[in-house]
Amino acid sequence: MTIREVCEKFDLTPDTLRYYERVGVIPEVNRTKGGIRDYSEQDIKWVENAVCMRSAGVPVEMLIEYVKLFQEGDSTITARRDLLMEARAEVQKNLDKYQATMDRLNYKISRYEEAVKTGILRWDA
Amino acid sequence: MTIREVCEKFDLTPDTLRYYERVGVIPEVNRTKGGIRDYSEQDIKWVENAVCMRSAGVPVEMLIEYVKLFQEGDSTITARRDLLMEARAEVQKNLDKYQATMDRLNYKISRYEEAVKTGILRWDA
DNA sequence: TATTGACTTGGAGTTAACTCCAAGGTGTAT
DNA sequence: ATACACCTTGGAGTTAACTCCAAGTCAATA
Repeated sequence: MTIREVCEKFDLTPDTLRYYERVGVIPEVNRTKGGIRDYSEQDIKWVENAVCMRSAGVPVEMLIEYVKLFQEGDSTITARRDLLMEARAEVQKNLDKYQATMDRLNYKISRYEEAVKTGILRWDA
Repeated sequence: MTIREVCEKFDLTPDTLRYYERVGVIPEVNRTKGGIRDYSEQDIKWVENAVCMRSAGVPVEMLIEYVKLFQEGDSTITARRDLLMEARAEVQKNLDKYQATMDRLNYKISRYEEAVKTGILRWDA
């Protein structure tokens, strides 16, 4: 699979994908004899994982650490689990914040819906 | 209430609070005759709102726009509702992504818990 | 084989949201 | 009245995560 195809699949730019590989968010991708990237199924799973984690704000630094540990083999299984648990705690914390903000937005919007009808907004901001 | 007290209440730095005021994330705060900020109850509600919205990734730019509309008075009620709905859609989208990432992390971690016990990680990354 | 469009690299530039700094003013305790 | 901690400003600096660029290579088409 070419870089372009992978980009379309995950809606990212070639620059981002090359950046991920350069810094180690994903392992190095195989090339054709000409030096052009040819993504394997495994490579694509790494990309999918990176995109998912990044979309929840897991820092690039943490993904790099995970890939590094992964490449060191089975002796790092515990370390990898710990890293994932750390990431999960962080994502959960943010999830809670997002939910709290949703609640606040829903409340405010309901007040505004009323105000749009009546022309009166009971003082709140 | 002094800037220090507000900072402690919301766990932010004076620099951040002054930055919020400078760019318009919150309206201008009253000062003592000496020029020192003295936060009112209303000011604190604005800060609380800003902190909540920012914690869910609502952009500073959007909060500035909201404050600006608010200061223009009741004629902007519809515009403010629309802005809030836009923010809500964005927060909901991210909430979904965060939930998807939680699911993935939970799955991966459960695989790792097993692997830590057995020493074997069924191929996945 | 010549053109054309996508690919490569290393490195510089951008953006959002802070974060820090220097120089100076304020205000409470000795 | 003098020290001392805390406040003020304008402006510069930092950080994470891309994003762009120039100069060159590769490969499918006419």
